[in-house]
Amino acid sequence: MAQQRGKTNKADATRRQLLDAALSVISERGYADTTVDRIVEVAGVSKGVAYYHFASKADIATCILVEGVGGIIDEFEVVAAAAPSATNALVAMMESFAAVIFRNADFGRFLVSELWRRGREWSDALRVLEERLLAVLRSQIERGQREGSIRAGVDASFEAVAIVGMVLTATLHYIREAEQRIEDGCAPARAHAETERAFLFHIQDYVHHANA
Amino acid sequence: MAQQRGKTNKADATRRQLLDAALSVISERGYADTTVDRIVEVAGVSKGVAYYHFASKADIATCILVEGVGGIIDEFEVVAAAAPSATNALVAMMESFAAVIFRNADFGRFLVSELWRRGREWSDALRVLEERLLAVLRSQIERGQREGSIRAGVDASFEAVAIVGMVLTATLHYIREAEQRIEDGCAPARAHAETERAFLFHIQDYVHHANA
Amino acid sequence: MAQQRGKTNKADATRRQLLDAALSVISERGYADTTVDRIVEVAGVSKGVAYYHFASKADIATCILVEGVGGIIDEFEVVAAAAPSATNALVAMMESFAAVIFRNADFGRFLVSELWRRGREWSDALRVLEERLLAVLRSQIERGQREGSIRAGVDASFEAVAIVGMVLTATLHYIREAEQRIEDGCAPARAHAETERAFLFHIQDYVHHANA
Amino acid sequence: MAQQRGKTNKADATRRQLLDAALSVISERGYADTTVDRIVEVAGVSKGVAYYHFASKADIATCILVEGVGGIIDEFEVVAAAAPSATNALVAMMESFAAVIFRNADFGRFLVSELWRRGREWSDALRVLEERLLAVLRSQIERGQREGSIRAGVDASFEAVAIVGMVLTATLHYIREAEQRIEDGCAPARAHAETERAFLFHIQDYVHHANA
DNA sequence: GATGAATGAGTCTTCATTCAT
DNA sequence: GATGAATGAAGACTCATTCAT
Repeated sequence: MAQQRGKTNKADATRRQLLDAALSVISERGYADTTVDRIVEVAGVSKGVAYYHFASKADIATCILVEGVGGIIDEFEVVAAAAPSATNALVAMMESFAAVIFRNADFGRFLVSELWRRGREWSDALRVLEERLLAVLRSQIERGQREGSIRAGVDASFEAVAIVGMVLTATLHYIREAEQRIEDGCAPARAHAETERAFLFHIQDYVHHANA
Repeated sequence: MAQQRGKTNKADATRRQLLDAALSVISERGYADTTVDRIVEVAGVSKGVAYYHFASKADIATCILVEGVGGIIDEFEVVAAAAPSATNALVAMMESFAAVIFRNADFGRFLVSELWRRGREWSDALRVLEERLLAVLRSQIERGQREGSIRAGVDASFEAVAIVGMVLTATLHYIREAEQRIEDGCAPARAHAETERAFLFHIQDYVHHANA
Repeated sequence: MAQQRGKTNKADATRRQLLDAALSVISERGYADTTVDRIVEVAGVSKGVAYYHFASKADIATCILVEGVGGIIDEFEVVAAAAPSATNALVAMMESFAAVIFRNADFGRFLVSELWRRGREWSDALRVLEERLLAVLRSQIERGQREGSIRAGVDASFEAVAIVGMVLTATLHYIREAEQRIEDGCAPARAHAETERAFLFHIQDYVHHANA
Repeated sequence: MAQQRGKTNKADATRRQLLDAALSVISERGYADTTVDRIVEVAGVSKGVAYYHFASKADIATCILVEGVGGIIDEFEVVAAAAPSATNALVAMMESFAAVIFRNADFGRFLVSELWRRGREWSDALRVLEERLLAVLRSQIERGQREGSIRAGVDASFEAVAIVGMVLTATLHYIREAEQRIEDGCAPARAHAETERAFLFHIQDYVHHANA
């Protein structure tokens, strides 16, 4: 994966532009249907720079995935370290996870579509990140069991995966419904925010009862 | 989508061969990286027949998805109609869903990667099927609330999506782990069946508590 | 290297057209400056067929080289087997070699430019062929030494290489001079044939004395 | 072609570094597959300086060829002027020619691959140099005929070309064999020097007899 | 003098689809 | 019904060259 070298701000800015453009284009039609031509068009740069900053189209996608999931993990770890209780930590992590997806549905869709794909250049990198993300969740669930807020019968390993699956799937579902409503003119654009609040309430309630 | 014509058994067999070959190839490298050349090679037929049985490459994929999800829905409806209680129905549906994925991980991976993609030829068809699948789940959850086995606080709409997300994600995760263990030689091939049993116990326990 | 399958005459004809077009284009500007676009344009076929019949641009070049040098070797072997004496065989081989180059200067130029290049896809194949060609020459020189027509002091290995180098270099030189004269209008087009005769006389005289 | 400006030693050193790097890279993969990026990387300078010292990539190659062949011609002329007899001169020139190639096989390979190529930027320059080189050889052969050491039947024009072809081809062949032996561990690195001595003996013997 | 980011035309290659046999 | 040769549009990637800093 292309490394960012702190050389110039200009170069970094170009790199960022390409990454942003790529994510938006990829989420629009998927990685395979995304052309480098389109990415550089959206980024407003020439095709050559794309290959000056990244080794390949796959390298761009890998950077997006790694930086994106890496950011989520970083926040998970910060949240976990700061939370007064495991329950608190889990709630905060789910909120933070959902917030990232809500704010960047493009990234969420890309992530889901790639999470189980095999044979991609980034498959290995992604699996490592996934494991790290699950590990943070697992450790908080186990902490909750030690603290007594989560019943012993829960399988930490299972719940970690289940939470990721629920949040990802349900968030994308809710986003699609909200987008549909806005598109149909049945709801104002702020419906998005309301959907997010309602969704967060549901999932926290669900996990709370499952753990009790 | 190409209709199956009951004409000959030969034709049906060829059609089935193509569909199976396509699914296996698609799950290996994704729809976009799958070539018609490769499909017919795996199916052991000439390229001409593929276009005799299907209108296009997308048509093949659509058939796989529609027939696959359609089968799941059909079973859901049968199970729901036969179940003595909502709780019973939900458990049976989750079991049946997971069983399909366990038995055909290729299909599961393809489904997940396409579920949220927009702009595909089959996107609309898939969304309709998804809605039908969710509707069956929702109706059983609501029945459970009427029967008193599911607490009123549960949002049926949310739980339906959450269950689909959990089952899909967790099943694929467990399958990958089992595959990894078998690959590494750390476990015998029957580890698959044991994994499935353990997984089913976890998810039923989890949903049971979340609903109680 | 793409294998020719005797399936259809049509397909074989297309393959041959591509090979001929490729040789003519390659000899015009060299392999690297030859585009597949230009080859198919000259061949009068679509770009797709080129890749249906050959694996790559390099594959086309390899076929030209292998078939071309292979043809020379075949003729060498026939000539060597039929010649009443080693001297006779050597003369006939030099004539046959020079004739191929005179008749197809394009091929000669391509061969010389690739003979010493390393790291090409066809480098290994070419080296094997070169060794076979040298072996035929060597065996006739050694036969001449046994027959007493070639002095013992001659190093067969060296002379084989020397003959190839002389014939190749001198032939191309003479061709260029003849082309130049025709281009300048200083000589009629038949100058080519006269040049070939004069050249053959010189080289045979030279080798004859060197061996005596 | 870029002129060397006696300005600074620094500039000259950079120029030389670029030329050496270019020759080594070109001989490795050919002119067309050589990138300016790779040249400056090997030379250890930035891309800007390359274009400060040379007008273009072709300019670099032209300089290598012109300076290389020019050096050979210069030495030929010095040798020819100093030699007591034509035979002496020819021997010395062949030795000097072979020595250059032995010491710089990269240059030899580049020269051979470009000698017959048409349409290159340096094609004309190269042809002029070739003609000058052949002229020196021819004049010594004719001198030998006047001195009586070379039989009248020899065609000076032909022998000049033949010698160039033989030396170039045979030298490169011997170098490759020596490199192969060293690579295979079948011979020590000094095998190179021995090969050169044996080769020189063979070619001088061959030409001597051809001329007698 | 020196740097390296940026350009964009040009190449090879792929592949869904068609159709003559 | 079946085959496989042919099509051509489209896409990833390269690289000589320029130029602002």
